[in-house]
Amino acid sequence: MSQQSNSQQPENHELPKAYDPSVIEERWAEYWVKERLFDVPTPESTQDGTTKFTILLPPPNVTGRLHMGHMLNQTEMDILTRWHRMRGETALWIPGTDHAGIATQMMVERQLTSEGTSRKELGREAFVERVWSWRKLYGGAILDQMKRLGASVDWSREYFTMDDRLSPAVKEAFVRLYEQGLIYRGAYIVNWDPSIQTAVSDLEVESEERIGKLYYIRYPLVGALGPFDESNSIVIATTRPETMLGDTAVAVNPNDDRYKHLIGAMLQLPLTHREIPIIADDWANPEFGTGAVKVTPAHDPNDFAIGKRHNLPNLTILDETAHIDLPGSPFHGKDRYEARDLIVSQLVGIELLAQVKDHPMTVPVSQRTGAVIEPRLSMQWFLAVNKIPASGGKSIAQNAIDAVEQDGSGKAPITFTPEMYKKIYLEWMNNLHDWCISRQLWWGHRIPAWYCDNCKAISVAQTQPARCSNCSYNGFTQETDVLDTWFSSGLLPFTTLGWPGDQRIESGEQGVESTGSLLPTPYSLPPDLAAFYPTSLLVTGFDILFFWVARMIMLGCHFTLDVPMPNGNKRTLADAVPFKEVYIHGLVRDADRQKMSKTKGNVINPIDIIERFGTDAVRFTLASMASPGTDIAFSEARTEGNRAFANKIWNAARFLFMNIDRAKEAGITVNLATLPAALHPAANPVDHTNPGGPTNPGGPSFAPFAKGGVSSEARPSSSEPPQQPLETRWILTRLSETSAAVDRALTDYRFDEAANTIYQFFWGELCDWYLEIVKLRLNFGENDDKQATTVALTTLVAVFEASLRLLSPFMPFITEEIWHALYRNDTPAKSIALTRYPQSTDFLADPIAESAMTTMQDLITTVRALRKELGVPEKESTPIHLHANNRIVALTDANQDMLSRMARVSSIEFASEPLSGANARSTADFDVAVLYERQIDVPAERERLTKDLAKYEKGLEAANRQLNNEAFMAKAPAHIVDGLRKQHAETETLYDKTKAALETLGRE
RNA sequence: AGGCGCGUAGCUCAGUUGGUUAGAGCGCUACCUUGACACGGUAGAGGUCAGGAGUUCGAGUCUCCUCGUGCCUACCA
Repeated sequence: MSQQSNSQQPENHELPKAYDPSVIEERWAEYWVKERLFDVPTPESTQDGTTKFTILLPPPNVTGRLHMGHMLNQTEMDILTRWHRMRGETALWIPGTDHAGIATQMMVERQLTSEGTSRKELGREAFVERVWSWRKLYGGAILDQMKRLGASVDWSREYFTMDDRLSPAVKEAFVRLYEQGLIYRGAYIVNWDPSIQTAVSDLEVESEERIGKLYYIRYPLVGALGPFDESNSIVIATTRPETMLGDTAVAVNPNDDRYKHLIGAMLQLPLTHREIPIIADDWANPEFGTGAVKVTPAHDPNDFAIGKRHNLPNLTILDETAHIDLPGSPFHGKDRYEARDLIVSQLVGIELLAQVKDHPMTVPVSQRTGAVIEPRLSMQWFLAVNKIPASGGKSIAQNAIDAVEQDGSGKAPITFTPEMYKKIYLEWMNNLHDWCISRQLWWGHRIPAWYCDNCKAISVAQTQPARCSNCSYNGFTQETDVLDTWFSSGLLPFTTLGWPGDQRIESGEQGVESTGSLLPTPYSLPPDLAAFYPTSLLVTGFDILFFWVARMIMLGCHFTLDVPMPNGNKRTLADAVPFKEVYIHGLVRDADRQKMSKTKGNVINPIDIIERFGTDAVRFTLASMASPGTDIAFSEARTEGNRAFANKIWNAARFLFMNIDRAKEAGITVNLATLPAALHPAANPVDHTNPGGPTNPGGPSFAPFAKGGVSSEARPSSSEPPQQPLETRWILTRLSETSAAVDRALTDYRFDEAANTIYQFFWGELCDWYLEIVKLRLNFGENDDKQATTVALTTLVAVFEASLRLLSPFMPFITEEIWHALYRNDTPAKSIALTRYPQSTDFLADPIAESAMTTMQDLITTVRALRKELGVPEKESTPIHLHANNRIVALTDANQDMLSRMARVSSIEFASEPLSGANARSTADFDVAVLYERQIDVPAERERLTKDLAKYEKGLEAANRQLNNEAFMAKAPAHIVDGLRKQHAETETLYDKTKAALETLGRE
């Protein structure tokens, strides 16, 4: 296979001395997009044998700019997608943007205002045209930012919620729901945003705590003359006096003795010429205010309900912009607050304002515009989520509830992580109200309903009908309302995959009623839907759990339950759910745990942070702090630390390349094709093209990794592979264990554990130990053993290369850069992202080597500490004495070179007697003394030993307490008791040794 | 008014069904410019796990209470 020209790669191994993300990241971001590396073709067959990992990007608003929340969300999705892809799965990540009705319309309207014109001046058609051209110019900004993050999405499948593919699907969904009797139109009280003049759903309303006023207003009985008191008037309490103009009754509780005698009487509504009745209704709470409540059915949802119960007229007194709409009245045309002041002052004038009190209250506010919501009676379209379809099937809501409850097998079709969100979801689902889906906007999916110009009958269909089914007239006017943006986003998991397909039913087609299905027969399943639905996972924030996640579950279950499975079988709920798992992440807050907000001025722009620290460092920071269920306090200090980590990786690579180059000069070349064998010399050649690895030889291949296979000269000639040095056997074991731990962590969405595990491995083990020790084996002199150097260098490169692959989902840029530099122009794949993810079985694990290495590390660390205490100059080597068992003596003897290099030991003398004294230290395994003349700081040493002694004493006491406790011995499991015994013995040894050391110190 | 979280080192956070002497990063102290790396190395200091009671052989982990703190849901005029 011919590789890309890679003109951007340097010809040699020279990496710049300092790591500078800005020069590498944009280059690779472009490369990934340009080479279409993450595009997934629609499989020829759903039986292509690969596991599918499908994930839908929560579409950012087309008006949006990338914020830290997006970055966290996308980093997590990218890590998972890259991980699944490298494990050999078909990983499909679908990107797109949302048309965002209100936000986009507002933005363009603001533009028009600044140009001195307006939406209404332009007219609907021209305005919509204008929004489209805005979108064409700026709508891609957020996706461009996403490219900068390295998101490995399939750009060939990019969607827009109003594009030509999705719009017909949205209409189709609406038509079907209408035909199923689940969408209805009616006049109800809705949340009205007077600023942008549309209805919004309950979810789009936030409540704000405010100190308002409670006005007590006296309504006189009809015919009564002042002065007024309890006998000839009634006092009501209200926070909104202006709405009294729309009152059509006053309600009292039927059991309220104060007012029983007044029920049925008529009141003269002040400031108007209207008379209204006093009615009895349970809703009136005798405890609140005066116990009498004014009833304004057209401007309050509770009052609307009362009005219905008592057949009261609905009197609308406010227009769409919340101005009084009562032609002829002195208040006509006044803004609601202006009217309130005016009405209050007039009531004072006629002495009907009894009292005004401060009153803490919650005010409903529009989430988008911040305007105070006006409950308003208006004609709207609703989705009846709780309604049981006539066919006898389940309601939309019930399907959505079943989808997350456990089925017979004990596993729910959809699982939530963290689990807690399932409860929150269910609580909401169980208290669902009908969803107001119409918006009085111009930007959005226009509702596919037509009103006959003759008889006003409604037709709902994809396209305008030819004739009215009621009166056969051929003139229609289309509904002017558009759909709630969330209606179309709620369909995305299947509309992006091709639902409903080419074939569509005609309204009223035969067979519909009989099967309960709205699909035509035969139905040709769209190939993407067959291959990728249901998707695997949804990653999102809590804030859109109800807005989006719940709606997708409802609509996904509803619309795909009658879509046959690829094999023709009937689909069950488990296959109708839009995704199998939901992972909810936290909020990204600032370093002080404050919510980021424009008003606080603490918003962190991801692009700024990326420019300062590099995408890889920011990604790694977010991942390493992303513990499920908790918010992230974004820390610059930590990002700095992770940039340092990237720099560390960079320099480790430079070390590697320096040695490869030196080796080349000495006539040694590393055969890169033999790397897999270096990682697992005992096994058959590891085929990197096989994601299943040695344990799964039947697995599919997906990347040309080991092009040449393992060359014969790399294989050990004898049947026994030569014993590798201790540090090699150890690092391979650690690599194996690290790979297993990372896989485990990612399976559980423990991004923090995965990131920290890799960090610890790469820095704390690979760099701090392996790289330092391996320097001993890299000898390029005339008389040095070239074969040994070749093996060591090949192993080093193999371990490092595997580590890069392990790290690459987290830090895709730097790993890509170094990986390409390593192979120069001959990479085995177009990207490290297309290679195999390291699996624990890829590496020869050797537990004996691991524990031996731990002993060596203990010894080295102890000697280093002693040297420091004794004041040995860094560069000076010193002899040591060692007292230990035979195993450790043999181990130390065999690894003298390691000891010499890592702890500057000039020679070792093995002592048969225990060692103590100021220049000695003990662990449970050994005593070691450093021979050095200089006197140590006796008081400091005594203090340290005394502290240690106290610690051991405490440990012994605790252990003894348990070991002498019969109940513990009887009930505790064996491994706990054994562990405690062992620990007790070790502590006892340490205690004795420390005590001896203290005594020796006392004599000196 | 209901519901859900959180409180662990100076700071930001891990701590998986209760199990041996509670971890990380940053910061701090001391020494080291050693041929990958000062965005570095080495060795250290630092915690009565908010407080109290209980269950248990055993509690940071489970239960209850108190204090502090954050969020969500709700039609109280």
